[in-house]
Amino acid sequence: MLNSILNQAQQKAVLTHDGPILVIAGAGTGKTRVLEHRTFELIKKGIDPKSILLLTFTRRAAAEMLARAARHDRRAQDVSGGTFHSFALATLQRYGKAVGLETFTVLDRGDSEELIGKIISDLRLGSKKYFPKKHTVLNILSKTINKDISVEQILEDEYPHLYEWAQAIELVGINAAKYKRQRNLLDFDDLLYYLHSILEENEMIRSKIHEKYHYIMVDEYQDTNKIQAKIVHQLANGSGNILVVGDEMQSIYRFRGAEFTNMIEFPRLFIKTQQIPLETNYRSTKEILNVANNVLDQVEGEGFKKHLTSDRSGQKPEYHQFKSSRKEAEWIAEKILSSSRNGESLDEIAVLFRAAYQSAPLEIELAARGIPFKKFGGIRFVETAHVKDVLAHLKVVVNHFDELAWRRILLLIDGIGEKSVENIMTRSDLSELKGQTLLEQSGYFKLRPLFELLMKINKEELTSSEKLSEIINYYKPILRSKYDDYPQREQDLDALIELSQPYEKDEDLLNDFALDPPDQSAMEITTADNEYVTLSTVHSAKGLEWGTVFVIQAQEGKFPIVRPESKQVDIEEERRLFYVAVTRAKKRLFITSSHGSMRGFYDSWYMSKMSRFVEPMIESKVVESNLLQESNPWKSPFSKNYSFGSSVSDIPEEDVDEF
DNA sequence: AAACACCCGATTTTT
DNA sequence: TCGGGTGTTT
Ligand SMILES: Nc1ncnc2c1ncn2[C@@H]1O[C@H](COP(=O)(O)OP(=O)(O)OP(=O)(O)O)[C@@H](O)[C@H]1O
Repeated sequence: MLNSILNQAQQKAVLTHDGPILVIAGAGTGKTRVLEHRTFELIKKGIDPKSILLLTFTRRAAAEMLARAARHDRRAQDVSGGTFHSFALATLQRYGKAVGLETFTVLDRGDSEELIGKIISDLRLGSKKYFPKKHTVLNILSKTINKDISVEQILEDEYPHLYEWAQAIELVGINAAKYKRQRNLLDFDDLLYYLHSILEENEMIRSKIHEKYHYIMVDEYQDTNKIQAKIVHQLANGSGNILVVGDEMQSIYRFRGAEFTNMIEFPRLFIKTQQIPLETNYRSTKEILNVANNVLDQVEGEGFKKHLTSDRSGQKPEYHQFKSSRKEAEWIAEKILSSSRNGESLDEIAVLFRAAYQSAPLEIELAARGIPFKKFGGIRFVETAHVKDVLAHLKVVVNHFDELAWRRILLLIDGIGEKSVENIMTRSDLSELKGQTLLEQSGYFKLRPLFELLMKINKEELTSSEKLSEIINYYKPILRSKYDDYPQREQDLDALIELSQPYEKDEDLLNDFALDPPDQSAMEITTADNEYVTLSTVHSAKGLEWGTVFVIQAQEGKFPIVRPESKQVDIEEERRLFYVAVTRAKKRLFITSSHGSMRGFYDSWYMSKMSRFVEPMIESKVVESNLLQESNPWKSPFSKNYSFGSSVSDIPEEDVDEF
């Protein structure tokens, strides 16, 4: 029976259950199917589903995989699955007491950045010219944890121009760690860090976990980082039954500390590793794989050269250039419309781009034609300011010591700024929400409504959504004075109440929102039942597939993103990203770019060129190309009246790109 | 001194 | 659309 759905290599991976296994799976070679059936086989054999641990890159991926396996056998629903971070959270909630972690709140990226910003200004580093921005500092400190190396080392490798700040940045890190520990706050990196140290230091907990999980599977292993690899090692040291799957060529999270060399390290870490390569692509046509293989050939150095093969054939991928992103968007919208009229399901169509903001023109064109779409990637609903404001009130009730949340809600009140917040923080007892001592002092009467709210919602018997309703009532006037576009935002808040319905405990709601933010905005939630076109960043499209794929904005500088500090390794990652993008397509692939004039002189020059990833495809004729007449930027229709003194208004308006 | 209002500029990717 | 920086108001 397996014969008809799995090839030899896949069957070997599915049927080998003991010992360490490394599955090297090229794009579209059926690794998802392997994980699905291996889970099923294990359960069929009588293995307790709870003793199977499936670690994936997103929670969505885990849920999907288990849902598929559950179609063969319902028990698959009970398999332990999730991301490294959600697994860490669950484990720490269960065993954290032993290491002094009682209840805690998880900080999302925004919260962590805010904290770093606060510490930078406390240390008066903000006033120094050239001190890096808070998000850069956070990135550096985060890599310290994820790659398990020193600040100095990171600076030397990736930010040589910031080397002089090594000690200051280290100090920020130390202070941030102290701050978080005192207030029971954990960020994403802390989750991994604490999990790792518990496994390392606490023998009792380690053996309990070893007893619990006998079969471990890790998906997307090429995008794990050092600390995750160590955790895998620790976990697998129990039963020794560990299977990891990955594809070096699809490693796209280096910026977050991922190291695809983990794939190479794995057989060294686990001596008796069986390696199983999957090489037949079942997803795409030959013509699409020619494009993918062209990208493979572009890779610098040796090692990644193995071509993908398939025996299905179809239409040749196309590359089209446009004079503006608006024209590009119009063309795609029309193309989607006609495909749909020809009977293609919108669910089988995706538009992929490098950065979330690049889909804006297309969103307008799709909306104008009434084509339903859903966008993945970019700023999420729960990361918008107004939703974070509301959630901060709930956080304060859950964890009275969450000073970051206190800060946020206090700053919303008229007449309260940084200094007042500092005063309030030092002068009041946070453990009681009454604010007694404060309210008696003159000047703080403005705080009365806030404390009344907090008292009101600090009750066990209220559900999370009831609490949120109260908060939103209090917050609405603030929202209206703060934002002109408040009607839309009020809708979002109603959606928030909907999203909170399933939760029993406030903590679970808050942690889930941090770890797995719902990624649809309110409007899209209401239309979610029907077919829709997917708009997604390439990162968020990882592991997925569609009949028709458009890869847009393929201009040099945009895809790949090239910045003055970009190194060869960065470009190589961009190239892998492009590879991931084109390998999502099953039948039809369109690559597009727009070459409108940009406002900046420098940009304009860059923008006029096509992506360095596309050029070789034209040369080797693996794409059908439709180029603008004059490809030399200096002679293009827009630059003939372009001189140092000319203004943008010289250019016909419809061809001006505003992005 | 602290809070606020306004303008400018730039814009990766995410657990 | 957002955040940061600067100049103005309380
Ligand atoms: N043995 C097989 N025979 C026929 N089709 C298969 C086989 N294995 C997998 N497929 C199909 O091939 C496609 C790609 O499979 P899958 O999504 O598992 O690939 P993948 O390895 O996860 O790809 P990627 O790494 O690019 O995300 C799917 O549509 C799947 O149904």
